[in-house]
Amino acid sequence: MAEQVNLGQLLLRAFRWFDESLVSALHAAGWPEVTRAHSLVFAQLGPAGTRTAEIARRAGVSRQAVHQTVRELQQLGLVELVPDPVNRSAKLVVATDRGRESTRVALATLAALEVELTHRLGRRRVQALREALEADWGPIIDARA
Amino acid sequence: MAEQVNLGQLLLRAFRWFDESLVSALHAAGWPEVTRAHSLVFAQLGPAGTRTAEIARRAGVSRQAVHQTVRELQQLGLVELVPDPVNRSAKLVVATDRGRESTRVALATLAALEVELTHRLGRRRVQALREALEADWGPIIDARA
DNA sequence: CCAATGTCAGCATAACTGACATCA
DNA sequence: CTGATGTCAGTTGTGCTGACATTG
Repeated sequence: MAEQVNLGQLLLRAFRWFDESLVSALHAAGWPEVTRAHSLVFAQLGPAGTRTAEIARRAGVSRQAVHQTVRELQQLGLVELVPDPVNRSAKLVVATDRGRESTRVALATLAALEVELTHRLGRRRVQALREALEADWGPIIDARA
Repeated sequence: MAEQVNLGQLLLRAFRWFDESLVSALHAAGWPEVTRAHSLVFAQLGPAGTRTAEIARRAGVSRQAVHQTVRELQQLGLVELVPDPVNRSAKLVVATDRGRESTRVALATLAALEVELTHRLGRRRVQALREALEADWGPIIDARA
């Protein structure tokens, strides 16, 4: 019996390792209000701004969920909503200076975490991990089909 | 620039692939009430029963969170609570016959998902993924230290 | 008329902290 | 007395669906 722990559980454990380390580091760096959901939005933000619906599609969550998170980020002064010049019914979510600064800290932290993980696991394993995760896993297996 | 997507996001995406496929398959197999949290409890259940507090430690969540999930599973008839023979203040969570059957289906589904993933990504990548995830990542990096 | 977008409201899930009684 | 356990209560974070107005 080679398999005692399933891959899903292993993936969840690994995600939590990253997520908790990131939040801990951001809090220590003076960004106490940043949460997990916020980073999902920032990760999809283009330099010229991105629509709520587009963020939702890329992040794989509903328009409404993104809307709520964006509203929080707006109240924190991390993003602004500007009218889309090509479509009056749409708005673009753009990062403020503070928002860009928090993103910079988050990205630096994530890079540092990957370096630390490389120290712990070895370069070969981390590269193999990234390579497997970046591959195209294809659609969710939907048993209703 | 080799890094555009951070490892944390990749891990979350991979976890969701497994989780959503599993829930979809269980629903299709006639287990509509099974949720993500339930599998966290079952994954920690020993054959002779396990205490709530022990499940919580192994799953990395609070005693209270496990307590609530166990209560739901009890109402669904998937687990029972029996007094711990060696400690009158403790109880053991044990799976019922129905609980064991649902676990069997879940494990078979997870194995099938891993096989399907191997078809899509190749044996080498999936083995490397499992190997990296099974390694000891060490403690969360706590910036408050 | 139809599709996309943003928004409001209500709800479900899954975690948390605090508090307390029981028992080894 | 201390520590571990189970439990009750309240709260928070994050997502969902439904419904609706506006715009293209």
